[in-house]
Amino acid sequence: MFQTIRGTFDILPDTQDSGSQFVPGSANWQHVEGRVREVMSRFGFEEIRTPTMEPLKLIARGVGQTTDIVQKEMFVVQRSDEDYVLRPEMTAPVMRAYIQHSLAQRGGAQRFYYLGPCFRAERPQKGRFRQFHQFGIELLGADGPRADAEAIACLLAIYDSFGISETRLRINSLGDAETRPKYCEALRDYFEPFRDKLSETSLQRLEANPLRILDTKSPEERTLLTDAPRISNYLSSSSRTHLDEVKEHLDDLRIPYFEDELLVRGIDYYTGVVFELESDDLGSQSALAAGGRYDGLGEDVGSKQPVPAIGWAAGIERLFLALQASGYSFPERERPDVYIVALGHESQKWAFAEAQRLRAAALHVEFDLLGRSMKAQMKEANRQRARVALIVGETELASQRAIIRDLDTSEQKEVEFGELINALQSHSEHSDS
RNA sequence: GAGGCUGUAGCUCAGUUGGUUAGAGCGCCAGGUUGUGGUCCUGGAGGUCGUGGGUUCAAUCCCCACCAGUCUCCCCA
Repeated sequence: MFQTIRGTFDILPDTQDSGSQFVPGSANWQHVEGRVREVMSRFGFEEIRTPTMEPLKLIARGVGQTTDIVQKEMFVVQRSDEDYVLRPEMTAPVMRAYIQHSLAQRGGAQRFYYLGPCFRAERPQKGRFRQFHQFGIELLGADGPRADAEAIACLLAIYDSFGISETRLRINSLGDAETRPKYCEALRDYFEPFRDKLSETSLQRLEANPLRILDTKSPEERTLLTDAPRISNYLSSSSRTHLDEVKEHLDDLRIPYFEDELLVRGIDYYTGVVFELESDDLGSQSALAAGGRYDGLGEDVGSKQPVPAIGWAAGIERLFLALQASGYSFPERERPDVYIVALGHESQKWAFAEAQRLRAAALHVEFDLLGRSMKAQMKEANRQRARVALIVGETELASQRAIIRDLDTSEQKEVEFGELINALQSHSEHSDS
């Protein structure tokens, strides 16, 4: 039997909650995606859709040659002309599109949002799949701290709209081109005497990107970190001011945050302000969303002009886990307005034609395709949670009057064929309230 | 990439201290007389007991490998 490949899953009409695996049903995905889009639109972000595959080179250059993503966690498609990659994230692709289509020419700062699948070639874990789904925003062309605060405000507004308030916003600044080399040098100087205490990965990072050492979780290394140089002592005055102003804006918006000087990111393109939104009830996968400023990315991937940029990305699977933890109740499945129960061949023909008429009048109509017994049809109507059963047999055909049975109250009445649309529409509106 | 746990019907699980036809609940299908669902009763379908090897007279049960899921480490988009 064929099955979904490792780390991927089918989204079925019904939620799969088998204890070992939890995959929300398609209606829940639509609900979540719809809400997310709605909030992002309210902030003025417009959707941008890019291909699922991109040139390997774009990702390598954008995300960074030394990152884990590029070094070992991508799905690569080899073709004779060029290597492609299933996109591991969407920031570099969006930047590519921005440059390719000269979107700066639309004028002013550009606000984009995206939502769709991304891929990682890692071993799957809870809330971490090989095909996963992300949404996020990219705010391009605005370099001021207000843009940073605006991006963060949008992020929190989304989680607020789902009633998820048990979150922690951590924020830091990685500084600018002036700051970075100095601080990296200071870190190297600091760690050099402790070489023998560092793990293999940390030693590699010491060469490639010492900032990443701050990310370590090893308790031994963490104790070293307490005396490590702080980035706040190395920030250029403009970086310092920028961060302070972002914080000031967050204060104005009453958005709580924690300044965390150990917060760094695994992607090379970040510069300046970075942040992460995490939740306590997500187990080992605590991050809901992460982002920051990446003012250098545009030029890294070929822009002739600098592109000031701020953005974040969030995982939909993680959002679902948070919703589950918070006991979020999803809207119930839409009820059919009418289930037509037809008895006999002539009635079936009538029902089939009538269903199309009722649907054209915007009613949600279902009926039996299997020629089953009346009892089976009634059961089906009940299972679908139809509001009413519209019953038609020989008698009704003869009298041109159908039976409308309310499946909630069990009351039923006869209605002339010509009046059905009116009767059913008013019934449907009535039950909605 | 490393380690732990798990894998029996569509779902949740029981079971065989290795031995002829593997069970339950829910779900599904059909009945409970002539055209009425949600409750109830009866019956039925559905499993090569994750896959492949091995040990054995005999394996779903023991051993190994693989696959998948899950948790932890690693890491994080």
